[in-house]
Amino acid sequence: MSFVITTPLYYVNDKPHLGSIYTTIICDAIARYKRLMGEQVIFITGVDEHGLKIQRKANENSIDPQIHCNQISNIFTENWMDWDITYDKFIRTSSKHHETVVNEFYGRVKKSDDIYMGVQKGWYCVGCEEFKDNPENSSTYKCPIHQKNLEWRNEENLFFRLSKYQSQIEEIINNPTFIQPKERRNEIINFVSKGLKDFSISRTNVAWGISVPGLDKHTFYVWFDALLGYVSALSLDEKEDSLNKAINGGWPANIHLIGKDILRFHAVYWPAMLISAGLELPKKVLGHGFLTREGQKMGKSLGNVLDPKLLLSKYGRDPVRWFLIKDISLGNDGDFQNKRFVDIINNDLANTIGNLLNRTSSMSRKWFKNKVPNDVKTTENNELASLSKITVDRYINNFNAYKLDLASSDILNFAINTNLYLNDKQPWILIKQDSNIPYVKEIIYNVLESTRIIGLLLLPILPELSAKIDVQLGCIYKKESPWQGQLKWGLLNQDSELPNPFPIINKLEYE
RNA sequence: GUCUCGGUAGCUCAGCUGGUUAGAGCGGUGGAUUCAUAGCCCACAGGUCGCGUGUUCAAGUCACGCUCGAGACACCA
Repeated sequence: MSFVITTPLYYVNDKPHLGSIYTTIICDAIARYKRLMGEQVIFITGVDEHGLKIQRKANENSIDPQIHCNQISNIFTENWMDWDITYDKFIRTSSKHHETVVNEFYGRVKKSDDIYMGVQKGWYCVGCEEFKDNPENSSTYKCPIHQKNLEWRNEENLFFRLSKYQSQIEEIINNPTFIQPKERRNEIINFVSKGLKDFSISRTNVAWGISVPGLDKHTFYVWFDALLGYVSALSLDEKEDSLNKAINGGWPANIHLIGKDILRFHAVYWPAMLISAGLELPKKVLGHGFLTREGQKMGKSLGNVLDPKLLLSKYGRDPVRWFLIKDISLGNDGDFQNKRFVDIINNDLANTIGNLLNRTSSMSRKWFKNKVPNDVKTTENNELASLSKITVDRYINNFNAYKLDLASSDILNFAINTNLYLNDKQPWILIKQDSNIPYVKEIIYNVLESTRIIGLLLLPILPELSAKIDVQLGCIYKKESPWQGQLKWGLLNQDSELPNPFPIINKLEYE
C-alpha cells in the first residue's frame, strides 16, 4: 500500500506564485514525514496546461501553445528544484500519456450512461470568457470586472450527470474526515443539499485541449481533464499508457491538498466522476486557506504580490518553510508580515533551537575534550527523557492529523524546555567542583540527546537545518535505519567527537 | 438578499461540555546570569473578552437582537 499525496495541478498561465509554493511545501513536508515513517510515498504534482486562457496567452506572444506550456512547465520544475521539493511524479496535462487516460476515463463514464449532449445557455461575459449566473436583470447587468454588457450564448456542450449522484455524494461528504477543515465541510454540505445540477465537461470554442473522441469540435473542459492528472500521474513510468496501469500504480489518493477555492470540484465533482468510472475515492480532501500580505490580499492589480523567488534568495528555504508551516494553521488563511517573519525565524530557529545546540555543544567540548561525555549511565529516568517521549508522541499524532503547525510547536516547546532544564541545572556552576563531574556529564548528555531528537523531528519540516544539527552532533543520523526507531532516548554515542559549532542559521534583520 | 464562520492584551491567536484573581507566543520595559548566536532565564500588560438584552446561584463560554469583518450561495485551473 502506498501513500499518495497530491498538490493541485497548477495552471500554466503564469509562473508559480507564493500560494503554489505554500501548497507544495506543505505536501513536501507531509511526503517527507510519511517516507520517514516507512511508508511508500507517491507525491504527485504537475501542471494543467489546457484552456482558452493559455491559447490566448500563446497567441499574444505569437507562439504555439505547446511551446508556451513547455516554457512555464520548465519554470515550475525548476522552482521545485530550487525549493528542494521531493515530488515523485510531475504530470503535464498536455502529455500524450495523460490524454490516453482521459479518453479511457471518458469511455468508462460514457458507458455508465452519465454523458449526454446538452446546451449551455446563459449570459456570457466576453472579457471574462465566462458564463455569469445572474438570472434577474441580465439584460442591463454589467460584468463588474469588465463593465460590459453580457451576451446571451447558446452553446452545445457535453454534460456529466452529476445530479444522479446526489445521495451518494451526500453520504461521502457526511463522513467527517473526508473534507477538512470542518468549516468548509459545512459549506459543501450546504451546497450539496440544495441539489446538484449536471455540469458541462466540454467546450466547442477551445482548440487547445484534449479532443473528445468522436466529436471533432469538442475539447474537454478543465474538470474532465485536469483532475484526471492525479490518476494519469500514477502510470507515468509505464511504457504503455492505460487507465488500468494508472489505477494499479497506487490509486486512490490518500489526500488531495488544495486551495479552498477549488474545494468543491475536488469534494463533489471529482468523487462523482470517480464513482461513475468505477474508481475508488480519495481518502481526504484538505482545502487550505489563502495567504495575505501585511493584512491585504495579494494581487497583481494591487501590486503587492510577494515573489517567492525573492523570498528564497533573501531568506533561504528553511526559514520560509518554517514560517509557512509553523505560523499558519493549515486550513486557515495566513498573513505574511515581514516583521513577524523576521521575529519568528530569529526567535524560534536562531535563539531557541540554534542557540540551544550551540551552548550545549560548547559546554561539552570545553569540559569533555571536544566530545560527548563518556561514562554516563543513560537512564530514561530524567525529566528530559520523559519530555522527549511525550513530545515525540504528540508530534506524531499531530503530523498524522495534518496539524503541521502544532507538530512544529511541539518541537519548539521541547527546545524551550531543554533550555529551561539547562538554566535550572546550571552545569557551568556545578563544573567548578570536581566531585560534580559525573552529574555534569549526565546533564550535558541529556541536553545533547534532546538536541539530537529535536534535529530528527525537524527533518521533514526543515531538512537543511536538521542536517546542520546532525553535522554538529557528529553525523549520527543513520539514513538506512528507521527514523522512528532513532527517536528513542539514549542513542547518542558517548565519547564521540563533536565538531566545532557554527550557527545553524543566521539572524535576519528588519527591512 | 439567504446561509456559515469570526470579532479576547500593541500584534497573532488559545480558551472543551457555563463556575476560583481571563491565558500563550511575539513586540515593549525592568532584573538575574554567563555555557551560548546581546543569547537563555525571571518579573512586568491594570485587556468594558465587538455592542445590547435575556436565561442562570454563576457567561468570554448558552439564547435573541444589533454592529463590524471574512467566506459560501455551480462551471471562479
